[in-house]
Amino acid sequence: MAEQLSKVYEPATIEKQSMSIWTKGKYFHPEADGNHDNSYAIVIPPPNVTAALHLGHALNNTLQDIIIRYQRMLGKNTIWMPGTDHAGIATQTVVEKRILAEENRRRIDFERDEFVGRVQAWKDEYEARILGQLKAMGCSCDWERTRFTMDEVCAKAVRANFFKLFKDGLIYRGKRLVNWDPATQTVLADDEVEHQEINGHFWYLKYPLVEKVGDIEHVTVATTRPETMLGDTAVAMNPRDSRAEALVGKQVRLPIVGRLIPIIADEHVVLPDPESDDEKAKFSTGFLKVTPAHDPDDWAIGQRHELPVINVMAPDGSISDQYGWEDADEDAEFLLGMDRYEAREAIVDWFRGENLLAEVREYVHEVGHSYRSHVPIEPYLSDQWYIAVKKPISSLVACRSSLAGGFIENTDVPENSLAGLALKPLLDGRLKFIPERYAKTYQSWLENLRDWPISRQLWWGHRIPIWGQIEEGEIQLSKEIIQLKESGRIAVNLFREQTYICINKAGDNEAIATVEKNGFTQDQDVLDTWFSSALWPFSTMGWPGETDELKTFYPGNMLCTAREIITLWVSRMVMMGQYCVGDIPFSDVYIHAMIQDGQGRKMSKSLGNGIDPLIAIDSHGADAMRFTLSSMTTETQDVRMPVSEMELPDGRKVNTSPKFDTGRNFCNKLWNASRFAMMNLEGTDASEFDKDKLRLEDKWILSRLARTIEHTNECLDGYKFSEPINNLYKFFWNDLCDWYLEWAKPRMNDAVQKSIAQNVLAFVLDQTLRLLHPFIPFITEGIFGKLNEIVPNRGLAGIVELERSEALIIAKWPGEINECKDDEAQVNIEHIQTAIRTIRDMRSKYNIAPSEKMAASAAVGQEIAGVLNDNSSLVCELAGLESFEAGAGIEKPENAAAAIVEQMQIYLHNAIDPKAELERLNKQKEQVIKGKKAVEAKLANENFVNKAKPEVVEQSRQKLNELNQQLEAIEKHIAELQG
RNA sequence: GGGCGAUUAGCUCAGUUGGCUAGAGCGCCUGCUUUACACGCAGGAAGUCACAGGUUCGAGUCCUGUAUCGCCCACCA
Repeated sequence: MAEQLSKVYEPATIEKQSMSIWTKGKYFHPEADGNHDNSYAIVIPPPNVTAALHLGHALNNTLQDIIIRYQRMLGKNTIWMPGTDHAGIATQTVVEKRILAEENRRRIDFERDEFVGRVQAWKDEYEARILGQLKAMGCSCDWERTRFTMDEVCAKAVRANFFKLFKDGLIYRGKRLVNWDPATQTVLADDEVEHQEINGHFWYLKYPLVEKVGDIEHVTVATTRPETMLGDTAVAMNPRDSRAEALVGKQVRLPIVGRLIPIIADEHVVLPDPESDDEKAKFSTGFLKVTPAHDPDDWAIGQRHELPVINVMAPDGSISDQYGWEDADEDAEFLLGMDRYEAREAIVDWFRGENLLAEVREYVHEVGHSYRSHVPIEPYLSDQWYIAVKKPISSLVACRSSLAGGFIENTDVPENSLAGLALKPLLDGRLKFIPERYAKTYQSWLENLRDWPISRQLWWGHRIPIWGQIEEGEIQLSKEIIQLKESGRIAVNLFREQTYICINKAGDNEAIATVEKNGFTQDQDVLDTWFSSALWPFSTMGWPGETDELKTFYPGNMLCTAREIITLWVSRMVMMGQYCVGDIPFSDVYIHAMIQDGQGRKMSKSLGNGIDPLIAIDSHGADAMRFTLSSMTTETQDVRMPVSEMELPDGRKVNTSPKFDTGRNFCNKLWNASRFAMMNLEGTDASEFDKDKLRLEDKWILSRLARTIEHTNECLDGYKFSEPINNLYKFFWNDLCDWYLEWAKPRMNDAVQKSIAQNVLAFVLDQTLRLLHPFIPFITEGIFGKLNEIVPNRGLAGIVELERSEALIIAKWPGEINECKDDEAQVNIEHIQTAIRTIRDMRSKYNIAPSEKMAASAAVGQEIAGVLNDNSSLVCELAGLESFEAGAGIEKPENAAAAIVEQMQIYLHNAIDPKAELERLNKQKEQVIKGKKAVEAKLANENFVNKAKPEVVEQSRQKLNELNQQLEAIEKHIAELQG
C-alpha cells in the first residue's frame, strides 16, 4: 500500500518538495529550438535592486506565473525571462544614504570606481534576495537565463542601440533645465521632487523704463523668487493687454545690474484681474520677469523669443558670476557669494531702499523640495543628451513599404519616427491593452511626446559612450580618427560647433586610446535607467547577436505590469523593439491593479503598512498568498488589502493580512479532501470503468467539471484571474466536497458502486488539480505526485483517456469534455439539493439532533417526484432520513412539519412544533406575498406585456403561478395549524 | 489643470449583452467530537446598490450632473 498524504497540511514542507521536483526536472528551462510558432514568452518587469520585493511584486509575478504555467501545460515551449534592473538614481541614492548613515562619508569622498563597487555590492545582496523571493513564491522563471540590466549581455545591447541611434542622428546635445539639489549638488528626477506648501511672499518689483512712455515710468513685476532677477533677460506681457501696444518693444533697465532688456509679447502671461478666482490673475501685474536660466516656463519663453540665457548661480546655490553671468559690475558685487536666500533678502532690501519695492503680499504656494536633502530644488541649466523621438528616421523609410514617411493621422508624429514606431502598432491593432482603457494613456503620451533626455549625472549606470572634445573651438579630425570612422568603429557628430565621437563597441580599447590621444574625453554621465529597460525584451535574448533565443522567443506574447510605467517603460520597449529588431516585443499588455492597504492608502515603507511576501509565505504559505492575490485580481485599478499585525509561531510580530486566511483555508480544504479521497482510492482500477453504470451524481459532477474546464479556459485566455480561481474554489469546495464526496462515502463500502465512484473521483480530482495548478502550484504538485502513486492509471474509458505525467507542472491541460455536459443531471441534482436543504433547515429550526433518523415525504409534480424517488438514497444520506418518498398525490401526514419551496411541499414526519411552524410559515407567507405583488404589478403593466421579450413575460407568468401555488399551500397549512 | 478608477451587507469585494425577492469570503448568531478537514460541518440574521435627475415596459447595470475617496500625467510668476 502506498503511503498516504500526511495528516496535517504544512505549506513549508510541500513547498520544498514541489520545488525540488521542478528543479530536478529542469521544467523552467526551455530549449531555444528555433520554432517560434510553438513558443510562448514573457519577460519579467525587472524589479529594481533598491529593495526587497513588496506585495505589489508578489501580485505582478503571481499573475505572470499563472499565465506561464497555463501555457506550459497547454504544451507551449514557454520561457519566462527573469532578471533585475539597476535602477540608476534610486539605487545610487539608497546606497549613498546607507554609507552616509553608517560611515559618515559622502559620494564625493570616494573615487568613482570605488563608489560604483559599493553600489555593485548592494546590488549583489538585493539581487540575491529578490531572486530568492521570486523562487519562494513559486515563479517558474528560467533561472539559467537570469539577466541584469547592467550585465555584459545587456550592456552589449545598450552600446549597440546607442551607436545605432547616434549614427542615425537621433541623439543630440541640448540644454535643459533640471531639478538641481544645491545641497547634495545632484540632479533629481521629477518624481524625486517633493512638493511642500510654503508660506511665502509675492514681491512686486519696479523696473524703470529706459524712456518714459506717456506717464509710465516703471513696469512692476511680481515674483516669489527675487534673487533670480539678476538673470532676467526680458519682461513679457500678454499681447491682448491694453498697455501692450505702447510698451512692447520698449526697454527697461534691470535694477542693480543695469542690463537693458526688452519688453516682449507672449501669450503665456496671465492678464491681471483682482476679482478673478484664478490665483495667478489675482496676483498678476500683467508684467512677467523672464529668467530663462532659472525657471522652466521662462526657459520656454526664452526659446520662443531667442532671449539670452544668463545663469547667475553656482552649483551650490550661491550667487556667482562664474557660470554664465558676464555683466556683473561693481553695483552687483555685494551679492556675489551670497546664498540664494541671503541674496533674496539683500535684493528685496535694495529695492526697498531705492523705492522700487511696490508691494509685498503673503502667498501660500507649493515649492519643490529635494526628497533627499529637503532643501528647495533649483531649476538649473545644464547640457544633456537627448533622443529625438519625432525625427523621421531616414534609414527606415527605404526598407519599410508600410511606412510612407507621412504623419500618423491627427498627430504631428511621423510614422517613421521612434514615437511613430511605438504608436502605429496600437492603432493598427497589433498591440493590445488589457483592460482596454490603458491604451489611452499610452496613445496620448506618445502623441504629445517630447524628446527624451537620456543623460543622468550619476555614477551608477551605463556610462555614455560618447567622447567630446576638450578644447573649445573648431577642430580638424586627424587621419586616424577618420579611419576609425570609415571602418565603422566610431561615429562622429557635431553639436553646436563641438565635435562628439561615439565608440561602437565596448572594450574597443584601441579606439578609445586613439580618440583620447586626439583630445577627446569620455562624458562623465550615465544613461537614464529606462534606456536599458527599453531594450529588455531583446537585450536579454542576446541582441544584436542573431541568437536562437531571439529566433525562438521574439516577439514575445504578453507583458504584465503596473500602470504607472505604461509611458516610461512599455512605450519605450515597443519603440526600441520596433527600431532594433523590427517587431513589437509583445502583443498583449496586461495592466494589473495596485494594492492598497485597508484604508485605501498606498503601501509604503514610511507608513509601515507594507507586507513582505516572504512574511506572507511564513504566515500563510506561498499557495495561500497566490490564491488570495489572484482571487482579488479584477479589472479595477486598485484593490485593498487590510493589513494587521500577527505573531508567528517563532515569536516574530509581523505585518500580514487576514485576507490570506481564505487562501490558507482553501489549501487546507484541498489537502484534507484529497487526503480523504485518496484514502478511498487505493486499488482503483481504470479498466473496470463502465460509463453506462454512471449514476446521477456521477453525471452531475462530471458535467460540473466540464463547465468548470470550459470557464477556466475562457477566463485565462482573456487574462481574467479572480473569476476562474473563485469559480474553481466553488466547484471544489461546494460541489465536490460538500456533495459529491459526501454521497461517495457510502458507495465506497458497496462492492458494485465502489469502482465507479473511485474512477470518477480519481478523474475529477486529477482534472481539478491541473486546473488549480497555475494558481497554487506547490500543493497541487504535491497532491498530484501522491495521486500518481495511489492511482497511476486514471481516465474514463470511452470518454477521456489521460496520458500519465511524471509531474503536474508539465501535465496536459484539461481539454474540454463536451460529452460530459449534462444539463438534465444538473437540474435534477438541484432538485435533490433543494429537498435536502429544506429538510436540514426544518431539522435545525426544530432542534432535531443530527443523529436522529427521520422520515420525510414530498408532494411534487410527477416528473420531479420520479427523480427524487429514483435517487431517494441521495436525499436520505445527506438529510439524516431513514425513508423518503415523493409523489404527486402525497398528503401531509398528521404531526408533520411542512415546508414549501419552489414547486415542492416537503413534509418532515413527526416533527411538529406548532408555534415554531406557524412563525416560520407566516414569515414565508410575507415573503411570497411581497414577491407576488411585484410580479403582479409587472404583469398588470400593459407596456411590459407588449414590449418586453416574450420569454421574459412568460418567465414572469410562471413565477406568478408558482408563487400562487406556494401561497395556497402555505395558507392551507396555516389554517390546519390554527384549526 | 488633463485623464482614469472607485462608491453594493459591519469589513474586503463579485454582479457579463439592462430581465432579481441583489451574491461570495471574512466577521456575527444558533446548533454539531457526523469514518478528511474546527483553517471544519449544518443552518441563520444582515443591503434605500453614494446622491439627484434622465432614457426604458423594466436600471445595481445605460446617459447627464453632484459629492466623497484614490491613482496617473502635466504645471504652479
